Amino acid sequence: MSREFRRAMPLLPISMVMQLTELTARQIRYYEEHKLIEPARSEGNRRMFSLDDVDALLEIRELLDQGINMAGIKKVFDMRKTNNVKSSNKLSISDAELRAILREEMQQAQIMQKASLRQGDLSRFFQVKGE
DNA sequence: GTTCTTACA
DNA sequence: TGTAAGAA
Repeated sequence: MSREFRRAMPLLPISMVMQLTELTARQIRYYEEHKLIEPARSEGNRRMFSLDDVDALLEIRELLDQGINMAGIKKVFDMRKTNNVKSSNKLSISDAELRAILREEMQQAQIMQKASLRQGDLSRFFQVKGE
């Protein structure tokens, strides 16, 4: 059961979840309001997300990309709770898939950070107009 | 500097 | 949904 334990462990700040899911902070908070996710809170009331939360968020984004609205997404999630795990196996992504996605997106996040750093360095060679 | 809440466009 | 303001 340690696998599920780690999955439910609140570890990530919203900035990480934003990069992992490509959702805005606004959207993430909005989905929380609608009970699609329930991230834990820490220290100064900051949201701490678990891998389960990221998993759910990724599925939400998937449904969103398919043009499904909040009502539809809620239905799908409620079905997932009501409908037990037995009847629909392909509905939720597997551990392996989740890890694969996470590994891929975390690498991209790292690349983006490095890119940002490089851009920061390069910016010394440019003159930005206005400011 | 990051994140939170609330409120308005 | 995006963005702004003010607090933590």
